[in-house]
Amino acid sequence: MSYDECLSRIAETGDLTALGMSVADGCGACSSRGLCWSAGIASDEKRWYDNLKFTRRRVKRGEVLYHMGDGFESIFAVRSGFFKTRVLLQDGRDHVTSFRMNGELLGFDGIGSQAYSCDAIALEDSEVCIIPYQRLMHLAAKVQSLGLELNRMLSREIVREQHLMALLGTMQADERVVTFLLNLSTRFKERHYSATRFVLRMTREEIGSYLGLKLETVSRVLGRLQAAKLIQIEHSKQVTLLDIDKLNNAIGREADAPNVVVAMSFRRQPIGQSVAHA
Amino acid sequence: MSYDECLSRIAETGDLTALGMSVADGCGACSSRGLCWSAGIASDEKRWYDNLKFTRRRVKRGEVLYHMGDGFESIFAVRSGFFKTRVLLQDGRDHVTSFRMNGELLGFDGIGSQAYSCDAIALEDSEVCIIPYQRLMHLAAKVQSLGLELNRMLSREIVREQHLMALLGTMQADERVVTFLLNLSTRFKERHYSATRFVLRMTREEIGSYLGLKLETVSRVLGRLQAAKLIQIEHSKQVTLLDIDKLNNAIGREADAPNVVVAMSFRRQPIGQSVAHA
DNA sequence: TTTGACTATTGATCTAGGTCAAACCGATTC
DNA sequence: GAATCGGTTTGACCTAGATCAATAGTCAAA
Repeated sequence: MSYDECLSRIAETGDLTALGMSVADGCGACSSRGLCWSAGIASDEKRWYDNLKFTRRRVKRGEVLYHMGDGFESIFAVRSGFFKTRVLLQDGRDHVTSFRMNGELLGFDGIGSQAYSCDAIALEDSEVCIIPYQRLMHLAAKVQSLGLELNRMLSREIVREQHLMALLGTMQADERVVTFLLNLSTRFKERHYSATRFVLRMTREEIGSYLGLKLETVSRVLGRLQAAKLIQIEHSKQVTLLDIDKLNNAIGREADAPNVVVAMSFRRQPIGQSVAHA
Repeated sequence: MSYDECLSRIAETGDLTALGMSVADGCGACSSRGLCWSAGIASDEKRWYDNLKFTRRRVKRGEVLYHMGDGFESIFAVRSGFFKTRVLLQDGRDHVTSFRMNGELLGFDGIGSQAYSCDAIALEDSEVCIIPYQRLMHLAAKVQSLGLELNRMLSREIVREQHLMALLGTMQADERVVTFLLNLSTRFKERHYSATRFVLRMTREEIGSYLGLKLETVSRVLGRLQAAKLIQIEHSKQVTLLDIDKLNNAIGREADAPNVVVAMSFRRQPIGQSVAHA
């Protein structure tokens, strides 16, 4: 069978084992099913998606999935666990650019220059699917909707970062932290976890770096939110959102706003006050 | 001729007129040639690229190329002029997310949700090439390297925004402004304009919004840089970089100059590091 | 050439959040 | 249990940059 015939057959059957990829369960049986990219794949082509299989990699807490500067070969889908990405500044400063959970993708930053432009680090023991980019693009050449979906995902990442830039450029500390908590809440909800009670896998310092604040400021804001009975924190990590509507109000957002990373409107009063008559 | 046959022929000949696109000169004769995307196109496929033709649109200073929320149909290549993009926050605040010049692309943010997520506004009389996304993707299905190049461009935009986030999250006002000026300088140089003398098309307020600063702060930093003889400003808009090496030094970037430790009279604290952005 | 609308500069003051430092807490390890 | 350790909280203080306000430059239209 020629290489091209092989590719055609893969596109038909969705069997990637011919490309040297094999692993216990395919995407069809994955617990992240529907989160990674199935949503964007045209339904008439879903069958190939359902049978996709990728090799996996376990990454222990604190371990690096990829380093800035490493040659780009693959993107990764988080199967379980929790990651942060960060850009390193050569004088030691760094900046956290994202937190990734179950079903979210990592490594898009490497496509453009064939080298990753940031570090990806596991915040707890995790597992990822390895998606070799070359092979993905070979397949995309056969399966129209796959290429389209990849573009959509890249574009959505651009939009996510735009919102984050707006947060970093214009929002107050309180607004940033509330936005962050609500964003986590939304993402947990999408994964059928509790939207109101979850564990913060990252440290105060990492939250601060992500939000452009110092760890002490993050701690103080969380303290204030707790004092205002908007949230509750146990053992530093276990968060309960006591009133999501009021939290949304506190940043001037409608309660059921679409899944954007940060809210698109804000209120300027201190959290406690604006909530008193909300 | 069937639609598919038609597409094949287009991919072969590079003649997009069959798709309803026609205009005076094609990409092959464009003054932005080599800036848009030719760099990433595999050389053996360049012939089709050389004959690409797109319809164009003139956008007057202050006019909006596309609005946040507008249905997504096309991406745009700036042929001449200058644009800003901004995300709007519904309480009136906004944040400038990019400035685009000659040969740079606009509209990637619309792919993911089929609606633009920001406004694109001309800062001077400008002209863009309209690149219909549907047709682009039809073509990409035939021309492998086009799809790959599009991915690279999207990825590079992600990286650009990551750097900007790091700037917004970690850098001091002085560093932000110097980084901004050096970035403009680099891009002008790429376009064979002067790297040391150029016009700021945007207002202090727009610079401030982009950098997460207030316009007064931008003005003061520029004043300090001028007092330190690092730059010169005439008529508010005309900037001359008097010493690019020292400016690079001021943000801790390795210019090719030796380790001249510049006593930064315009600034009291040691200065950080380099972040490239666009 | 004057007028008016922007835009930019500059000074005086204020404050959100940074910095520094001490204490605390929970989880390990000895 | 005591000691250690990484992370967190909290208080006291400070400063970079915001805010407020007055002045001045730029440019296009009348």
